Amino acid sequence: MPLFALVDCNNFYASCERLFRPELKGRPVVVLSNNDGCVIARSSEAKALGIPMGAPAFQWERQFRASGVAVFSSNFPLYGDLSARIMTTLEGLAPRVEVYSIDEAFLDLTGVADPVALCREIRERVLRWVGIPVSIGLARTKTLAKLVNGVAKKQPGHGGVFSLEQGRDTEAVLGVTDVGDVWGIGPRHSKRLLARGVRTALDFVRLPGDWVRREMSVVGLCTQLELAGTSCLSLERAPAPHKSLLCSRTFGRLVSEPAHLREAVVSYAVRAVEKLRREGAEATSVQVYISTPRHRENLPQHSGQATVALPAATAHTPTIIAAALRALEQCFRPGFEYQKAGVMLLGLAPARARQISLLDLDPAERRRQQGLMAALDAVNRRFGSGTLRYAITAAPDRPWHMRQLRRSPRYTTSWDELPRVG
DNA sequence: TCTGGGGTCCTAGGACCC
DNA sequence: TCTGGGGTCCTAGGACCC
Repeated sequence: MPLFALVDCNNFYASCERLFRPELKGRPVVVLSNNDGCVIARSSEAKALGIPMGAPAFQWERQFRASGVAVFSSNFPLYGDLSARIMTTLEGLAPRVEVYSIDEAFLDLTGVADPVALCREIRERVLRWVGIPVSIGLARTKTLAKLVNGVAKKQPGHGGVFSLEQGRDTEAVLGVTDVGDVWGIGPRHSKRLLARGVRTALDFVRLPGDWVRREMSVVGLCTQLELAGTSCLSLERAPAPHKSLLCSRTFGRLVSEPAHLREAVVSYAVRAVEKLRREGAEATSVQVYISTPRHRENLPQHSGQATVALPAATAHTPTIIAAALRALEQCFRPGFEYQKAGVMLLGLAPARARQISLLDLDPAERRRQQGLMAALDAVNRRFGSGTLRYAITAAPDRPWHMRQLRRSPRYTTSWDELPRVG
């Protein structure tokens, strides 16, 4: 019988911010998305104030001030670093670990003699070594482990660990879980299920399988089986290589100048190719999309998207920039105020196993390009990203630049911003 | 009156996740 | 004034081939 644990950090980004500011203990903390747009993480005190996930920050400013909420811009280098420390800690304690997201990991505890005791130890050690509180759910399938992780989190009596295997009544737990809270059942399906009178996870398990298969595809069927205790999802120890890779941003202010739009697209393309090379991969096509604001009906709306195929797989930044600019030209329409742009690299494949193309560069030129990119990456790794950059992206004070007024210091990833003691 | 069958590949759209 | 960013998978339909 398989046994899975899901380790999930509590209010991860908010906990990270609090870690270096002990005076925030007990105070409500929220973390905002890029551009300080909306709330993407809340401490338990902030949740208790009724601040919802995704709340637009500007609508809540007054409440933030009135209730003494500590507000932070997002600081992903900090969160990524703390996440890596947590995952390393888990790997030291559990036999098989799947890093599922920045703040979650599945463990395969099949055959472990006392899994609950191990989970308690894991929880304690992560808290002591890294300082971030986690909750752990234990069950026969990933979907059930995820579900009871919610129980571990919401009911403090369990001390942060809840096991469905300790003679618990599975039906009782499913019966008090909203169908929309099940992992794999999103807002669309949950609305349709509610319309059929399916309110809880238990109602969902009891639906005829062929209906689920027809209406929710094999994905829905897998969720149903997993809730019933049949494991369909296994532990994925090595992350699958990416098939696509995206860099997109909402602009600090609206952009109508084509030249500014080009700068933004180039800078996103540069970042995307950097990620591509870090993965040791190459792309075969480049997609660009641009759009006007979604939430303002009084402005003329336009969103466009275009894909340009590359003659051969590459991770050469200038080649990708040229393709991205061509794609931008294809989807740009003048006379609109744009709010967002993105560059997606598609058809990713490892650089060392590449398809030979008739349109390939001659090998000497290809080596020259690879050498140039390697040198560029080495300099930026050594002296900080952006040390060597493309002139077109470097202009100061552009409307597309991100707003981040409340970023915390990069305590763990920047020498200049280390916390001071004493 | 009557218009094959089967396979592959690509794309767009929809759904989900954190 | 002001609403994030980065992914995956499934399905249906069309193009194309023999």
